[in-house]
Amino acid sequence: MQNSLVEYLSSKIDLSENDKQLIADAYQLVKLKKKEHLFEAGTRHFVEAFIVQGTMRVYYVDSKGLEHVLYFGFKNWWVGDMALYRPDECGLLSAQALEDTTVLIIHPDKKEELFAKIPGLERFFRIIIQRHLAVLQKRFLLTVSTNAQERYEELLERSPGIEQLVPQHQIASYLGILPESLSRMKKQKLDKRPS
Amino acid sequence: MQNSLVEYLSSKIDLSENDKQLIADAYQLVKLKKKEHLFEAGTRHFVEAFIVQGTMRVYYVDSKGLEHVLYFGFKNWWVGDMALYRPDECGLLSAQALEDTTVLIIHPDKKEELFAKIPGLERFFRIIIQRHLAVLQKRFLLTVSTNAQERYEELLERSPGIEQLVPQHQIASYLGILPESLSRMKKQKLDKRPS
DNA sequence: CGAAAATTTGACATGACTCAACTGGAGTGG
DNA sequence: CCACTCCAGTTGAGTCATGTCAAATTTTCG
Repeated sequence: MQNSLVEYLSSKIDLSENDKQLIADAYQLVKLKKKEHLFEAGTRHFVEAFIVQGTMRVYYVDSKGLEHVLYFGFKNWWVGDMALYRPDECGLLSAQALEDTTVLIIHPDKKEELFAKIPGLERFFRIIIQRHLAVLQKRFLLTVSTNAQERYEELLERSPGIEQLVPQHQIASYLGILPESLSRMKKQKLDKRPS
Repeated sequence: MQNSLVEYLSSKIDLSENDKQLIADAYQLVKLKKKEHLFEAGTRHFVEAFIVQGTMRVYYVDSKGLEHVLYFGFKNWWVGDMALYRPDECGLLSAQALEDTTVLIIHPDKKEELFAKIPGLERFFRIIIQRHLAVLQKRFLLTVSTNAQERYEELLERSPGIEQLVPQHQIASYLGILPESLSRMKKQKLDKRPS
């Protein structure tokens, strides 16, 4: 269903019927089983995927082998290693489906073709990059200025329902703490709330 | 001296003599005394400055009033709040000169004019944004995956001589620790190195 | 049902913070 | 050019958030 991407883009920029057809033809549907990877660190993956249905995590594996979730991707979000600028670069990030997930992807060359035909699109993707930068900057500043408890509360506020979509140890990884610590934090919170 | 900017840009993209003149005319020289601010959080500052001479710090003040250095700016670097996308947004960041510093700035409208006249320039600035994203992403991943000691060593390796340019408590702030902690770390390192 | 994975709980360790005192060097004004 | 002040940096003792390791329990899923 490339339709959901076309709908999403239509709500952001003006598209003629012809534009819509071009976009629908250029993108390719990929179905990922739970735990399957869309891309992995160390490989050339110039992938920018639109999530039609499902949930993903984008994460980094450090030199000690520990995983750190950089962000989650939900329905109608983009996932990718936005830090890559050339199609032949190897990235540091991996992306894995947290449930059966359907995404739309495009070949870099094809994307260039689309840009040439639909100028508004290039502008839009530039804004997406900048929004990623803004989000990452906020995330970084929050991380260095608050403790895990505060970050947890901020996350719940910003993404209500996330606990139904993402297992707890992945949330812990996103918060930068161990699953044990998150478990204890939640318990403390409950103890403080004698209804 | 807009020359240093023109030289810098010439080394990155093709510029005709006319282009160079346009750029030199569009940018404006600003001299900052030590401790003076180029922009401050909460104000509309769509500033992207090129450092001709000197050193700056870009930092965030959290809700408890503590400062956190996001990055330093040295000669021939760009400083700004790259997360801003509209000229009328208020930013979270502030930028201060760590010594007497000279920068070149441009009005957003004038920048648009330049982009219209020199298409290669727009492409270049897009790459700058993306490079900022890449740098920030690495910084974030390093921050969540290593301790202060490792981050300190990484910094010294990546920016040799930084200790001559930036006072120690600012380096501590960049590393996400208190000055006392950095002082102790350095002592430990010395104690371990009986020449 | 049974194995594997996720979560919880406990006891203990540790890196970094807090607060406070002290030292030394840089800048300022007389 | 000295005396004074101020700020950066150092050092110390005690605390706290989070990590570590290990075991028990619950949930998930084939």
